[in-house]
Amino acid sequence: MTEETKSLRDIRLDKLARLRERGVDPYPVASTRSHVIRDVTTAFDELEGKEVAVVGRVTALRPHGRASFADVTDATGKIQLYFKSDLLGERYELFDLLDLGDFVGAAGKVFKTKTGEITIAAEDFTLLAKGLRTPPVVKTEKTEEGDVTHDEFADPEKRYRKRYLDVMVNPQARACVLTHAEVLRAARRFMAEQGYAEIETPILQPLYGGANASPFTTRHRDLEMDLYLRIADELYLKRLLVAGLEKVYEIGKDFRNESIDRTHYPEFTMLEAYEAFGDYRTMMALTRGLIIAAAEEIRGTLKLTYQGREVTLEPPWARVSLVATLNERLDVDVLNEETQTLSDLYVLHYLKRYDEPQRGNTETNEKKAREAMYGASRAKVIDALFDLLVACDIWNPTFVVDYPAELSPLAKRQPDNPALAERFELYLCNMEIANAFSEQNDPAEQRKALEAQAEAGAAGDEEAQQMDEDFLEALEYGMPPAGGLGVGIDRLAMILSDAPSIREVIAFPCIKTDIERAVTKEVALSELRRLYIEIVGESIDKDPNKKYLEYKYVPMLMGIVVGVKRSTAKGIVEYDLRSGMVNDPRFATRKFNEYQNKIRAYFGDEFPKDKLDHYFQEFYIKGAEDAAIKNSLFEMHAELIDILVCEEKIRLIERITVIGKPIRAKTGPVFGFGVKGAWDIKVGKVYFAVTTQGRNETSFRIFPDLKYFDSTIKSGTLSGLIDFTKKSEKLKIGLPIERSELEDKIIELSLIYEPIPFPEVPGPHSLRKKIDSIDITEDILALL
RNA sequence: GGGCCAUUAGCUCAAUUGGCAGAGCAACUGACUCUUAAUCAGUAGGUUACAGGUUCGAUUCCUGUAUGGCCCUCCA
Repeated sequence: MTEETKSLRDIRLDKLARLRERGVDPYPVASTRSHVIRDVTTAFDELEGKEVAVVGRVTALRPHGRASFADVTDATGKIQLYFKSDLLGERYELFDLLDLGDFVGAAGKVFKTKTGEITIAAEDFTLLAKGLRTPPVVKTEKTEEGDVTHDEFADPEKRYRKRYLDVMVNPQARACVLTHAEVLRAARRFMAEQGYAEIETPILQPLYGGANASPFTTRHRDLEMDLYLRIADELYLKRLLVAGLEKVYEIGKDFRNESIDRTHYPEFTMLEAYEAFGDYRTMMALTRGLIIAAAEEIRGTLKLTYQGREVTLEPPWARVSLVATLNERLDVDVLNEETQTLSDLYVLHYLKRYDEPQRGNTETNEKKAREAMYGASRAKVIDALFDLLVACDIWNPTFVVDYPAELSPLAKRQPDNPALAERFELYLCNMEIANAFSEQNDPAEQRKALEAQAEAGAAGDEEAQQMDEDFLEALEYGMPPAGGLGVGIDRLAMILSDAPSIREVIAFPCIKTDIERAVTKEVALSELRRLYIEIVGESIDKDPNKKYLEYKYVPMLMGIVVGVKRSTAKGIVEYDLRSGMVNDPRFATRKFNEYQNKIRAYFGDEFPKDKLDHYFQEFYIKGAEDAAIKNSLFEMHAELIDILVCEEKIRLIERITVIGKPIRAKTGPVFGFGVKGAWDIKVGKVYFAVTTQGRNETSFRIFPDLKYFDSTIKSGTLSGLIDFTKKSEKLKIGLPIERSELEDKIIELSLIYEPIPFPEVPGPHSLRKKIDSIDITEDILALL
């Protein structure tokens, strides 16, 4: 929190206290409202001169001595209040204690001002909720050319981070969130009218299926099993068709562990519907009916504008054949052409489309395009070609049919062309909105298709579908022929609210949290020793009103732990070298000689003596100057050794970052630090140990994904291991600490990086058990 | 995974070839009984995201990091 917001908030806290002194309850339980604001403005002719009571938030204040104006806004609209000392008497003084953002209730007669503004002359007004923070001030100027907005709350990061402010002050943001709700309502109403039953199927699933995507995984503690967050509802809804239900649907969140962009979000809302005795043509009619019903209900028209471009939903909707369109565009027979030729065509057209350097079309991207295509199956290349050449230019609603069967393992094949699936995707405004099949109900065919997926998975396709024996068994009891449909609700909401990004229609889009936003410092290769941060305490610096948290590094290194410093906020210093305590400088000097020998033993005589001397001089002298703080010659020695060993041993590591300064937290008194390595490590492992002592608990987390290490310890050491055998990872460790707790905290963090391959890739569960049994001390000693 | 851009007061934005970090709104004090981006006078508000480098001197130039945005890739 900055000083600025503090003082603004303090001013408001003062006002709060003054209100209480006057006997005003700033947070009363009840409020009186006779009209919502829109009803007052629309029915002005009837209400003029009559008394009304409205409630809302103060969105503008215009004081004029002993008569003042305020704008009050509720969910329906905005109205002006007129406060006049003649009418209010003593209560007029309370106007001075009002701030932007407060909720108030006001009662009085409706009238029009000289300038024609519909206004309520307050004869009574009540504070309903005092705001302690100033909302962003956005003003709208009425001009001849229309309204001009000033000081718009527009920074995308701030908008997403504080979405409640965004929705508070930006009408467009509010509209997007509400449109999403209206789409849900319209969809439910429409599906109910069609006779569909809304079912809730599991979100936590032992196997994921129904789409090709990477899942999120989680763990059920008591069952001791890994579970997946669903990527689709499909396989469970189809089981209900087996059960004899005929029209089922579900609206729910699906989760796909993939990147975020304008049209993709890892947690998104999907409507899936299955109708027994239907097929994908049935689903076409259903899709069109659903979307038209939603548009008519929400927008009242089928002629829309999306991102400045007109789009019409009026039937008939176009239908294009994927294969035929490509054949025509490319002048080949895609289903029989050599895959290599198709790949070449892809790269050719890719370069054609993205030939401007501004669009990030670098040589590497070209290479990647080539590599991706040259390894891919014909079906995938066909699909990529279609996306590149056709799909991304479709604007008005268009059903795309004739998908390669290979891309649709859960769909039936076309009877007269088994290479193609009974499937469509609906494209609208360059987006894929819906996907539907005639569902595969032949257990043998389904098994074959899933086996092919399993093979692809085994060959490294991370998005291949899993073999679901239970689903196949269910199919063997007989599933009626059926049509199935999936509709992206968020994307539909985008189009209906003219939102440029899917995140606009999601109420609270994900954004990195504060603890991970800790101020960071990069440590150069030569500074790798500094991997341990000590909180020294608060200091007063120049300005007595400002406090800074002081911290300093304790010598550590990657590869070998030289010494671990233990220190409290009071400044007690001692060293534990795993070989005894050191607190005597003379002893430290002796220790240094020992380490010197050790270095020579380690590196042989190749290690240049002048380099050693240089480091020694530099750090000795620096250390002497800085002695009052560092208070230990030995520390210099430790740093020296760190450098010597690090530079030689840690060549594999490109760089490492230490996170260590107090967060400039705007949300609360949190201190965080962590260590983050941006290492290009393909194999290897990192040991870590965190020790805390103190009265209060310390919650402790390792980022990004190592949930097994997310725990709370009161006192003691938690150690573990992170392996980098699967892929290069970033390591972050965060310790959120309340500022008030700093005084009694002792925290140590040790890290050792060992760049050797892991013998096996243990599953998450076995990894956890392994970690429990690790004795980190032995590993440290082994390295020494 | 890659490219480009951005980050300065609570909000929106300035700052000349590298030379004292500024304005409007919001806040505070004062004036004002029909204003509406109210107005007028004054006051206060900054580790220029973070770290390092170059320089007599860095918001400005260089390097790195963080966060965010757009695009490519991926997400069939």
